[in-house]
Amino acid sequence: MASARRQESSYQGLALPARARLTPQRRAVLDAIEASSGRFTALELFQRARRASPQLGLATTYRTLELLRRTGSLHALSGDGRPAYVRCSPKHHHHLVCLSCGSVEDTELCATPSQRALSRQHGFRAESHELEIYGTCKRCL
Amino acid sequence: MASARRQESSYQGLALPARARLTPQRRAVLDAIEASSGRFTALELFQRARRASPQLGLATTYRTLELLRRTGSLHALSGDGRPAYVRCSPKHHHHLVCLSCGSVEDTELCATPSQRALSRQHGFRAESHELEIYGTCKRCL
DNA sequence: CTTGAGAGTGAGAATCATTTTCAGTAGAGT
DNA sequence: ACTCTACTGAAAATGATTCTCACTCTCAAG
Repeated sequence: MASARRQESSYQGLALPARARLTPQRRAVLDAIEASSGRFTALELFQRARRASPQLGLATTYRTLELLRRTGSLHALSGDGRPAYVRCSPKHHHHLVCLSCGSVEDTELCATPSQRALSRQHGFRAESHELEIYGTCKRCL
Repeated sequence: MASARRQESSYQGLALPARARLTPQRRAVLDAIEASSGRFTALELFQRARRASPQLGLATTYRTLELLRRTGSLHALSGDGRPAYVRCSPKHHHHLVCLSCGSVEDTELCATPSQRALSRQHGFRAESHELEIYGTCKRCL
């Protein structure tokens, strides 16, 4: 069989866009994400990845984060003012943010106002939505 | 009757915290918000407010935005990467963000996964939530 | 092999939004 | 008048992120 058009590549369960190469630097960043739990900042990730790949640059870390964000493997949080990232599944999902420990968990639970109500009350046509639920996680309860 | 403990002061429908003075500079910022529609950045607001109060400083604009945010008269948006503010009512509400013109509208329509489901599936106790709905507004349709 | 195109790179400069610092001002309560 | 304290503008500082640049790497074609 002839090889098909190039697809997304995947490593550590994280997807890179088609045509993007899995270089040693990116591998280091992806490993660092794999080793992280919950939310992390770009700088934390950079410092961690740099242990495995000491010549790694901060710009490359940001470039890699952006690639992952585009494939939906990563979500950028900014609700609380402090920027951070969390790994997430590319499927439709929302976030449970723990106010006590700051951890973020994905949930497939979902609810939105009906299109009917949006249309009638606002003349608005919805295409997508994001929901963040704040509270206390299992571990902190 | 003796005067009660000092309350929130309000101007242009925007509330300042108790103990905060309504100075000419703040009044200029509040007027500028009143004259704005939809979302605006801190810098845009500063420039507009400065027309009425030319000696106004940028720091004061930020300080005023922060006060309003604390009373719930203002909401800081950051979902799309670009920081911006929208005026909003202190009541519980969510946002309809138009992908075409960028306008933001409040809605009282609301829906979330049930506490029962959150608890059963994640052991999570919800306290609050934020919902942003993206789509097309009445004017752009 | 060359070679050429384009993706990828690190370092550091540049940008952008925001916050802090500081020395001085303005008002409300005495 | 006096004294708190909130408030102020200007400028410096900060923090996160993006951009620029000159260079390298990979890979497929000749």
